[in-house]
Amino acid sequence: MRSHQGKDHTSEACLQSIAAIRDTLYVLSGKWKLPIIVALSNGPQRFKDLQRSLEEITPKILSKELKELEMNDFVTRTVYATSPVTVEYALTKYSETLDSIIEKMR
Amino acid sequence: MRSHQGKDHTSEACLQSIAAIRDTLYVLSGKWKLPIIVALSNGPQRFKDLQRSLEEITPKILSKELKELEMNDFVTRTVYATSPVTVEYALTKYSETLDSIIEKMR
DNA sequence: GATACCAGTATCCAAAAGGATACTACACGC
DNA sequence: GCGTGTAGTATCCTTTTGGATACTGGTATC
Repeated sequence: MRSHQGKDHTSEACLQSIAAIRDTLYVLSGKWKLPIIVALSNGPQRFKDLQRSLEEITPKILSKELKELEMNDFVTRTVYATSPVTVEYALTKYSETLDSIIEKMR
Repeated sequence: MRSHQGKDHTSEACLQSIAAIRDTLYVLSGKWKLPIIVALSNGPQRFKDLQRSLEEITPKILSKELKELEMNDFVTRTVYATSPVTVEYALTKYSETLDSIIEKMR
């Protein structure tokens, strides 16, 4: 194979590209993923804090979205054994790869 | 966004950013929008050609997606008064703004 | 006149996404 | 033991999305 840049339109290369793009899209799509990422971009937050930042999100959905973001390595979940246990969610370093994409979209 | 931490977070600016991002996401999301754009990136195609390129897409869905892409100024629809009328779909110049985003995702 | 191609539309249906509401389980203060 | 706060889960429901199947109306071909 030749260079992977630009318009090397072998069908395998194309299919791979589409798969990669679809993966990225999958992570960003949905009503809440981006707002969550934005909310966390100001620093780590706990579950209840996020719920308050994103008014109107129900705990069930917040929970689901956070799990997915965690599985995709965009956020970390840390449990602290404080008085009432607190759980902190934070963006990972890997999530910074989204920044340039998000900036382009703006 | 993360680049201007702390100070620059007027809520209006943030909301605008999110709106812009959501619009972009809206255009790209869904199962077929990207494949259609990729298919058209090799040159204009007619309805039936697209249907064959994107095996398994039903005409109803292809029709709907094309309408949305047209409304968002990413494709043009041109009707030719040939023997059996042919309709050609092509990417617009504006759609090139997606290229850098798509490349980033890859 | 039957068949086939083109560009769709119409009707009905299944799966996925999103959400409202209520609940659990634990700890603290009073 | 009652109310408050934490981090969720469970159940049910609505909306959105995607799709299967069949059909229309036009032209051309056999």
